[in-house]
Amino acid sequence: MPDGSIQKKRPRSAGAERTRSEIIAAAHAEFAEKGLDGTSINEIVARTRTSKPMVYYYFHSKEQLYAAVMEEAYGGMRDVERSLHLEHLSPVEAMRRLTEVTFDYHAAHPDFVRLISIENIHGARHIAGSTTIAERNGVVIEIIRGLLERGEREGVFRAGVDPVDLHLLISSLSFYRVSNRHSWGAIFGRDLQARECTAAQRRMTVEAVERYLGV
Amino acid sequence: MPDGSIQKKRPRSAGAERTRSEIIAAAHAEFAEKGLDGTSINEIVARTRTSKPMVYYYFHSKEQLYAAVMEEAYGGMRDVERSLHLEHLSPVEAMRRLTEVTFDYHAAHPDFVRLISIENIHGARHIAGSTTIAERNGVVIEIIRGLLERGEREGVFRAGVDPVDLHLLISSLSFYRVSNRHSWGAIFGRDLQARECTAAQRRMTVEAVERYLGV
DNA sequence: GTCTATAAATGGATAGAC
DNA sequence: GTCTATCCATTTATAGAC
Repeated sequence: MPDGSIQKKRPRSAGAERTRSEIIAAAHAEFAEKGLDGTSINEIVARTRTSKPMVYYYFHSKEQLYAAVMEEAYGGMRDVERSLHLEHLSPVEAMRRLTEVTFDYHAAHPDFVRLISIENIHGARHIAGSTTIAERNGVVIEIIRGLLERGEREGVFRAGVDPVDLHLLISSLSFYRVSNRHSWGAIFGRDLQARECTAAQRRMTVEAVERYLGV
Repeated sequence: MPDGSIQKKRPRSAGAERTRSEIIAAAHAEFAEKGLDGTSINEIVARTRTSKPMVYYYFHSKEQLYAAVMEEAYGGMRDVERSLHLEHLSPVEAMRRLTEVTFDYHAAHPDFVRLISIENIHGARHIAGSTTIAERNGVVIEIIRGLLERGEREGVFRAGVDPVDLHLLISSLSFYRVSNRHSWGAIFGRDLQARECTAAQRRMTVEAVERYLGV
């Protein structure tokens, strides 16, 4: 059970830093593949050049290692958003770009999607105390809010759309097709990761968003 | 590792049948709460009036018990669909009804959603061999296909919409808000299960579908 | 069909040397 | 900071009596 504040022990030497990040990388891969309970520390260290006590030296417990992995995993899309620069685009173009980037990020990072699925199975209790994760997502909402206001003022978006609801719309369509691709494959025999399938759903997602915002 | 065909040992006596279904019910609750690896057989039998060897007597292994739970879990919505009777409704009304029923079923059955999330973490390998699950979902697609054709003929739906894609749209919006409600609560402080929130998203889902199908 | 008791293996976590 | 060796609790699965 994590205590809210995520451990941030910073090793001094470069070799130590490498050891720490090597553990994180191995844990990221293992947890994403087999879940929190499905993964043993033994399997994680087997992917590294180090040994079991080092995991406990840096992370104190399996759950705190998992929490560290979650924090690192959420970092990726934060970088993507920083490089967006939607200000000089029209609201419609900017919204489309944001939708496509969100869709593409999920499609390209199934591990990220799996980790979030796993975290939700566990009641999201490992990310509950992370302020950096909350901040990262707060930024997206503000971006959307700004676009909605601009578009409404220009008469291209209808009024009264809630930014969080719209973010939910975009996220649902980007996330579900990745998180549930295995059951869909088993049930419909359709590979949601196939190139044509992904392209069609990308168009559908953009179109659903644009039509939802249409005046 | 399940072998594809799911075990269907039928006990003879009524008491035996009760034992079997009692195990399934307990396993359903435990697996939904803690996942496949997070649940021990001990915890399952603690919820029943029977003992551990009975689990192995009826289901042979933990994974086959889990597969039996999955098959049972998918059964619920099949019953809902049988009671729909969309034939005498207009395409628009019928599509709205189907969307609302799908949305409501997910909202009312978070355990069902969790089990599917868990199953996807495990590559959906426990439902891969189940023909009943595949059939149940094939029915939905045919219903949607029929509605799309009818609506297109009547000029109220545009042409060229793929039934499976539309089912993905409806499922995404119904599923994600339940499956990911914990991370959303932690990040946005918004309780997606709250009554007003659910009502707003239900309206959004219906509206997104209608606008997506609009001519 | 149902139970008690237990085998056999695994996994989280740590002691203690270097 | 890093490793070897090990402790101890837990867990899947089964043997064998009734």
